[in-house]
Amino acid sequence: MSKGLPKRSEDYSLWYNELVKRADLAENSPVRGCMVIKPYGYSIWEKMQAELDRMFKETGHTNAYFPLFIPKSFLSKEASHVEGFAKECAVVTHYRLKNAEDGSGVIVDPEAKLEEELIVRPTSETVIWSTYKNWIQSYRDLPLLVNQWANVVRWEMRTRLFLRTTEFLWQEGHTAHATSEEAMAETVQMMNVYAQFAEEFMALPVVKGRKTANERFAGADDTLCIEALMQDGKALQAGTSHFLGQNFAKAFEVKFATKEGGLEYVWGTSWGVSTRLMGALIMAHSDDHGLVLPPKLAPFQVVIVPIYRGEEELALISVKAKEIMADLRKAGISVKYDDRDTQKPGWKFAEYELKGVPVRIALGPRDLENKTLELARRDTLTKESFQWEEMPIAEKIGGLLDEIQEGIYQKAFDFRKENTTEVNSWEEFKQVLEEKAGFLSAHWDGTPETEDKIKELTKATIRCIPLDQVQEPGSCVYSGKPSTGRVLFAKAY
RNA sequence: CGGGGUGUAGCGUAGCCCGGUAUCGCGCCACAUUUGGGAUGUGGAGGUCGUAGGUUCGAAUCCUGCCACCCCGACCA
Repeated sequence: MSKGLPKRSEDYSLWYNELVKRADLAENSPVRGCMVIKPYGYSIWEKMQAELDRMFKETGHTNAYFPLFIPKSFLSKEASHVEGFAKECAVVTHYRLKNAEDGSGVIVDPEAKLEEELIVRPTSETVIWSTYKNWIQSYRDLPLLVNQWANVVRWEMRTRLFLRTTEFLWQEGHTAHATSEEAMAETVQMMNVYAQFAEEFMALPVVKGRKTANERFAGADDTLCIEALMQDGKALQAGTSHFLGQNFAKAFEVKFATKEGGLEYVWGTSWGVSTRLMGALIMAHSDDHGLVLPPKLAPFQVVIVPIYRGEEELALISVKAKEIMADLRKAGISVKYDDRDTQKPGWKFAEYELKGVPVRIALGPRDLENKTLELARRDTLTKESFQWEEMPIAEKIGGLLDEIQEGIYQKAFDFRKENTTEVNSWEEFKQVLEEKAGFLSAHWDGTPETEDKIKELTKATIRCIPLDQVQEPGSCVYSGKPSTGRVLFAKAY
């Protein structure tokens, strides 16, 4: 039991905040709405980045980097884009400070006002498409498949560590294509990459779907997404992939010469996932003892805690521990040996539970004598005694890590299944949302008006129209008008 | 941005109403004994009381501005 970690059942929100801080993932910074990602948290993000980056490259993308600042005039070139972002932009107006005359420190130098203000990027479509104009002349220049790892700023009213911060880290892919079909195929492909990453590495089951017009990205013709369900029954948008049509090509005059000698606007996509995935990872699996990490993303997968009395005993145990470490590392398993003499074993056990280390090995004099190890699983909190001779240690641990990865995925999957409810009447809709939450699968008449009304009345939004939606006749849960299939509603982060 | 609340040592807090030496626990440092589920004892260090002003002989305490955080709303790809 971790000392004082709030329980999920009592205050989910507080539990989340405390967990993020106590597990050394991140903390609030002196800057409003901005967080410091601590080394332990950042190394999880680095693992995510590494896998995603590999997947992007496997699908033919290359990385590039565009400026942090965007001239104000760029943003307004795509009408719905600027409308969506204008209210949350940080703006640079001056380029110099000077000493205050009263000696009170530095002030903004009024002489140094910028001719044109610069926006700190909330996303990079505009600056990238203005660049693409120069890069694309012919169908031979297409497709253009670029990704950028960057930080962006969105001036949100209320922030929460990882889930919504003023500045956040993300990747944004921006591609240009000769045909609508090809751009749409790219949009679908990247949504699938995100889904695969979420399920395979984060052990997070996701629903692939399409956003309604209301929820669509500002400047997109179509937005695909992956949606995940958190333990408190709220949905979290984990990644989006946008079909931009020719909107940005038209706004920035990006045309290409076709094979047939014509001149046409380019088709675009953009897609992104952010440090919000960290929030999803934390909330999806963790418990009242602390973090539960999927082995594939844990900064280290195994920790060895020696149990000893005195230097001599530690020396003996260390010999065996180092042998185990070498075996594990050879098998590609990351391991930390915590032989600090400053904390007792019980303290370390609790600490690594809080930090979500998937497997813990305790090794003491008793084990040396009996040729055993104590293996503890973080996900189930169960312990077993393992005989050295039973099988090679790396094989045993490797199997355990696979089981844990699979186990926490299955647990999250079962949770989602249990918390996805088909509802068929307005009364039922309200009751289930109130008492059970989770995803509500319901018929919808397809109009933004109904969607808005439901949001206003219940705070639930349409998370997505699932791609595997079954075509079935029905009547809208709110308006009673005809519908052709169910969509997923939920309260969302 | 509107309503409510909170800021006191690294963390959690008492004191504030009724102005006068800043409280306690955890953590930290030293030493000793300890080490198979968050050790014990003894000694010690650590404070611009969020911040800037004001009132006062004197402000953690009263007043004002500002900042940050939490809750509710609005906002939120």
